[in-house]
Amino acid sequence: MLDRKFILENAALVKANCVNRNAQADVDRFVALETQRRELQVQVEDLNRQANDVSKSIGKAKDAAEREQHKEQGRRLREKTNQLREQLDGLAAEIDAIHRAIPNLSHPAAPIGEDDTKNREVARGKTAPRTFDFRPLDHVELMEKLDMVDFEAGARVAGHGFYFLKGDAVLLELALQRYAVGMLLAEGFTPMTTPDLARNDVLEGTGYIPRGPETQIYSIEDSDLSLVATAEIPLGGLLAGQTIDAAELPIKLCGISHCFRTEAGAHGRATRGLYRVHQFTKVEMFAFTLPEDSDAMLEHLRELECRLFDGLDIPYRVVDTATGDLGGPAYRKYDLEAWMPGRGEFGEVTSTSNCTDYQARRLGIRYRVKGEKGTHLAHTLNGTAIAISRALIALLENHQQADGTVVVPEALRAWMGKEVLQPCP
RNA sequence: GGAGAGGUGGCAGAGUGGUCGAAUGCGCCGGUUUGCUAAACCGGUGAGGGCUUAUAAGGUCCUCCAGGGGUUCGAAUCCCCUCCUCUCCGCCA
Repeated sequence: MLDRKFILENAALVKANCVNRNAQADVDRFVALETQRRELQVQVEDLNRQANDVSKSIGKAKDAAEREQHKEQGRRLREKTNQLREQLDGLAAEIDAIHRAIPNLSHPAAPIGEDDTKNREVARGKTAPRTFDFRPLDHVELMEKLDMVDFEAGARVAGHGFYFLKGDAVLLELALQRYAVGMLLAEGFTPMTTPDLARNDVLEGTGYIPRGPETQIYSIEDSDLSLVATAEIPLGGLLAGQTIDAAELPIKLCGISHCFRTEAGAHGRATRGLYRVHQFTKVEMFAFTLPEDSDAMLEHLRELECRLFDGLDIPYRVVDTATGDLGGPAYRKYDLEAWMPGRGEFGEVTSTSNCTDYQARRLGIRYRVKGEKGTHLAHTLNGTAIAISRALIALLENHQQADGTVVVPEALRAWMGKEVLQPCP
């Protein structure tokens, strides 16, 4: 979330940003209510002060009669305070509801536009899209021929959107993880496997909405836990409420987790096969930085994503996400979109965001500079290293051969133990 | 799942109704001493927010002792609920 004081002092800017972000948040009402809340706050504090003074005087009272008199005075003051406090709580609840709907500010260079059609292509990968001299299959056809997936069994066990990976697909999943973690390890990331469940306040702190009609999140009945949609959630929560020594920043983590998404309302649209599923495995990068370093860290994460996909010989483009497509917490976001011959178009395979202090404010992630007074909010960033399901699509579709085999990219061969995936006889 | 113990400042750890935002130690900052370093000694040192104000310094007030609720003029301290941690037992990959 944004700083409340900042919103008050920059209401016009915040409003304009909401328009650019395609976000519905009544900033005017926020300002009105927050102004009112501040006035009430001052009154409550003043009453508290008076009541505190009275309390202190009781210990020093010279006789019982005086004590009783002071007690009565104290009671009256507390009563008055409680009335005001009730008003204050009511206001605060409404303010909070608007507050969480206000998105992060936007990087000045981010393209302004209401949706993903306004995303700006900023780069291409090293590998150019192939021209096929045969009709390329899509990943579903390929995986069935290679006996790598069982969607029907997935549906039987858990419903539409679930699947079993089998055989070479499993080896690929493991190889992709090992490949990504290996590269990140060399870049100073600490690998972690993370909880696949998280408390709802951690979800909310990272900007996810655990309940409600449009939620993407599976929640666990009779608990305040949800299945995570990405390791970004537990990794952000990792330092919630902590104050870090500035010398320890940046902290670079890479988390391996399962990701669970309800994909509510997404049926029928680009949902074939593995593209949009309820569960997948992902290697995720996460960074905590000093505020002045987060822009550079975003470029670093993007560069790593490019290197990962260049290393798999997969063609892609990089887009600078338009303001209306950024989501709540991101200040700036780059997506890598891989060329998917089966779809005949680019499809998102990674996403990296600089969330500045938006998540840190809610999660309470601060840092302290040695020798200085006070603490400051850290910046948080996240980026996909490899989301297995979509990476599989791009990998299989781009590396398929006329004879139905798939060539394993050089970078994975050590982990795969083979150079070519053969169809079953 | 059962039984017990506990959650206090960057860390360790006192504190069972008022003078406690909180002893003491460590750490950290400043100083004295010192050829340099260390040690020793002296002093300082929690966070968030409001008001004042030049978004300074200073002053002042409020809040914060896991979280929420209650008792009380007054709660770190008493009561209730929740969460978490540890120990033992049971179960188990």
